[in-house]
Order: sequence, then structure tokens, then C-alpha cells
Amino acid sequence: MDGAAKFQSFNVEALTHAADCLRTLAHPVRIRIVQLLLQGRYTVGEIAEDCRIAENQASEHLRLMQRCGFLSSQREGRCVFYEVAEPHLEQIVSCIEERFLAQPKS
Amino acid sequence: MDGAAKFQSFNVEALTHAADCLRTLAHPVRIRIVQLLLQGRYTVGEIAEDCRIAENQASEHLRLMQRCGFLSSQREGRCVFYEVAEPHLEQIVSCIEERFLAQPKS
DNA sequence: TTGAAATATCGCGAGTTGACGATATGTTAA
DNA sequence: TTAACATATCGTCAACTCGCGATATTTCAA
Repeated sequence: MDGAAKFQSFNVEALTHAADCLRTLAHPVRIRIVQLLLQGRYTVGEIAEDCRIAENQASEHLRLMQRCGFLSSQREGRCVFYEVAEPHLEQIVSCIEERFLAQPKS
Repeated sequence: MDGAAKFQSFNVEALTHAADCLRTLAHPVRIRIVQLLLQGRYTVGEIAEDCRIAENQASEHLRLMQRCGFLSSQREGRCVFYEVAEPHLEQIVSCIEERFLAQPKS
């Protein structure tokens, strides 16, 4: 059936999951956080400072991205370090940078 | 200043625009529509049928994606054909397929 | 133990999104 | 014209998102 369709998954569940994860990334602060974490591991406080947001907000953004598998965290003393856990994130963010963040065009 | 930062745009406007466009793509039906349109041009009715949604909903999804530059349309008689207008979409969707849609994993 | 630092969670309210039925617009044929 | 087809837009409502202040939890040092 469905003749052509090279590849084309029409698995509603898979599409929904993909959309959920994409939506998780679709926030200016969260894109920025991923850009930062692609360069190394950072604490919640460092991330909040870099993004110029309150720490509870940073914590919330990080929780969302951890929930969909993008990030992981380890506690070390009082601090919690976050890092990128999903290897594909680098490529995805790279696409986004190339299209939207690279050349300063209107 | 800010020492390292290979590249790293922290342009809030650009990040916001990128997030807006990502959010536009972050819907299961819209991902599916883009997958379809990457293979050719289709009318609203054909797209609605493929996605198994009402035509007014298809029209709405298409309008959103056209608004952020992903798609373009031409009227031909009674029908309106949509096609991909943003060349980077292929690569972005390709990343998404690779991560979320390729292998049937839990 | 007590207090402070670092992080996480909760609750609220404003704003946004999505589905859907109803209606409007544009196009062709009779 | 009128009717039917194809698409677009509108209005409504429930659900979700975001920012934010308040509170809770965990850890360490004194």
C-alpha cells in the first residue's frame, strides 16, 4: 500500500514524541542553554547567570530538557551539574544555528 | 569579552525567532506535512487526506508554516498547491527523522 | 542543631495554542 | 446568476505554557 513513500514514518506516536521533544527545544532560553552545555558541564547557578534568568526558572528549563532525555545531571556537593545527554542535539542545534543564528539577516 | 564562546550568538531576538520557527514545526501534523511536501507539491485537500485531518485544520497548519517562511503556495484554478520554500527544512527534518522517527525504539 | 547556600517544587494568573463547527471567499461549470 | 467545489477565516472553549514569588529540599560548615 501507500505506493511511494521512501521512508516516511506515519507513526502517530513517533511523530507526537518528536513534536514533544522539538517543542521542548523551542524556547529561546532553552536553545541558549543547549548551546552552552554543548561546550561543557555547568551548574544551575552558572546557567542562570549566563542566561540572565532566575535560578528557579533555570532549574525548570533544565528539568524539562532532562525529562525528554536531552540532558542529564549529577549532584556534586551543593551544586548540580548538567550536561548534554542526547548526542543528536549537537547536530540539531547546528542546523538551527546555520539557519537562524548564523548570519545576521533580517 | 566573554572569553571562549566559539560562535555562540546570544542575540535574544535571533534566539526568539529561532524558537518561534521551531515551535511552528513542533506539531506532529506539521512535521508530517513537511515530510510530505519534501517529496513534491500538494493541494490542501491532498494534504488533509494524507494527514487524516479536516481541510480547515490543514489550511490552518499550512498558514502557520507559510507565515514563518517554511512553505509557499500558488493557486491553480480551484486548488492551492503548497511546497517547501525553506531549503534548510530538509536538513532539519532529516535530523529529526534520524533521531526520533528512524529506528522503532521505545 | 542552626544557618546559609544551591537547587527544586508549588501555586497563581496572564497569555497562547489547538480542535472544531460555522461561515466566508474564490473559482469553475452549467 | 446559481450551485458546487476548494480553501480560508472566525469564534469559542479547554488545555497548556511561561514567568514569578513563595516555599521546600538537600548539603555543608560552624
